[in-house]
Amino acid sequence: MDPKNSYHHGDLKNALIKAGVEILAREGVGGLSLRKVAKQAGVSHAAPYAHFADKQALIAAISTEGFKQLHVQIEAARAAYTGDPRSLLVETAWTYLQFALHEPDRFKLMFSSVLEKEKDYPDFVEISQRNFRQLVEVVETCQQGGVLKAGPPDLAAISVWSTVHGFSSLLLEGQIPHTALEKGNIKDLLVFVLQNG
Amino acid sequence: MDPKNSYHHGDLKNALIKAGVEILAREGVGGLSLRKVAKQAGVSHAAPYAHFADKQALIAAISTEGFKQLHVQIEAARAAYTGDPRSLLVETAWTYLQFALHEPDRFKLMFSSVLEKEKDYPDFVEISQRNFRQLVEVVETCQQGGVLKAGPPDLAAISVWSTVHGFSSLLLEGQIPHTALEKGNIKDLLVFVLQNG
DNA sequence: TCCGTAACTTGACAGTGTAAAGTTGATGGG
DNA sequence: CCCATCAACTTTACACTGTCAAGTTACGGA
Repeated sequence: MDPKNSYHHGDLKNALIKAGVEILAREGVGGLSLRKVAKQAGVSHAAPYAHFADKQALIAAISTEGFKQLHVQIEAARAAYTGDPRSLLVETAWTYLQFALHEPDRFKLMFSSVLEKEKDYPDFVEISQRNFRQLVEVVETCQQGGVLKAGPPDLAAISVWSTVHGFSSLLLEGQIPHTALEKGNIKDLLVFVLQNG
Repeated sequence: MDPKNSYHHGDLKNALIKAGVEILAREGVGGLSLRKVAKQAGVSHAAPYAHFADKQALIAAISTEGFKQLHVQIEAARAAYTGDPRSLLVETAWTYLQFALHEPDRFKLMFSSVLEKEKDYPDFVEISQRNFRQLVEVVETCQQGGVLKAGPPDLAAISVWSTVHGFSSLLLEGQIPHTALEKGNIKDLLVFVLQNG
């Protein structure tokens, strides 16, 4: 029963994803190699090929995992701030930004990895779409609460997402000037960025 | 005088950057290797080390080049639309987005490459700051023209930049749902995203 | 003219992704 | 219960990568 003790690892696929996430946190995107992932999972360097077609596929799986977690965290924020659209918008954005700040290299991987994903990684696409739907719902709530102006919810969602994602990305890349960061804490800056436009 | 004919290449540094840009356009970020760059420039695989400390340094140079070109293009838009703040904002953003769409892999490289840049690549930092100052000036013009609400120009610039950069990034990563893209052309969508918030 | 030195080449090495072939061990049919 | 099958894993191999060290070339100044 215990997957750890069985020789045929039992759950190597998930173990590889987990190892990948850890290496990502420890050594960054540049340090993520298939062979290191395999070693950390305690298998030979070619073992991953039993579960992933290639490195891209593993990266897609790690990204997909990340999107799932992000979905859960945003869902929690949603539950906590239902009935308060103003806070809902801010806290959803803040959850997104915190995810980026907490696991910067995974965040980078999630948004700069796979090409031709549409074709090859249906899980990835499905989760992406689910997360976008979640955002659209948040935006609709905000529109009904008068926090966001009326209009096509999907376009409004793209607008909000662009702003929050752009801010997160620029922050991670160190492109936001320190002069701006010194003026207050990051969350305040996020709120400012969010309500401007 | 002709650098091409001299054995000591004469301008290898720039030739390497140019080769890098071409490979980037042809094969993407994943296809960019020091050895390919060297071969395309017609030198041996270790020749780049006479001009760049390592691959990161070459990437930094390619990015810096890109920021310079972006600066020039935005300056052109600025000159063309002075006195029309509404168009100035839109056309500046559109120039940025066009740059991303036209050279997607260089754009990705520019915003997801070097870490610890502050320390190591003063040129990169300087150009980044210059481009940010340029954006702040555009924003100030727009504020004076009543197109953007009053407030600290640097924070307003971060706000606008976040939105445009986020939209560009999400578009390149294929994260913008096709349903939204089918509703109109990309520039219209950009304008919508820009004036929402 | 010659010589120092920067620009380049050659050769080497460890690490990478990935394919092919061999090995192991869980599993279900007789 | 035994054995054949087959997926999960290992081993071996190869081309390619970044980078270093040692050698070679030829430009510019003394």
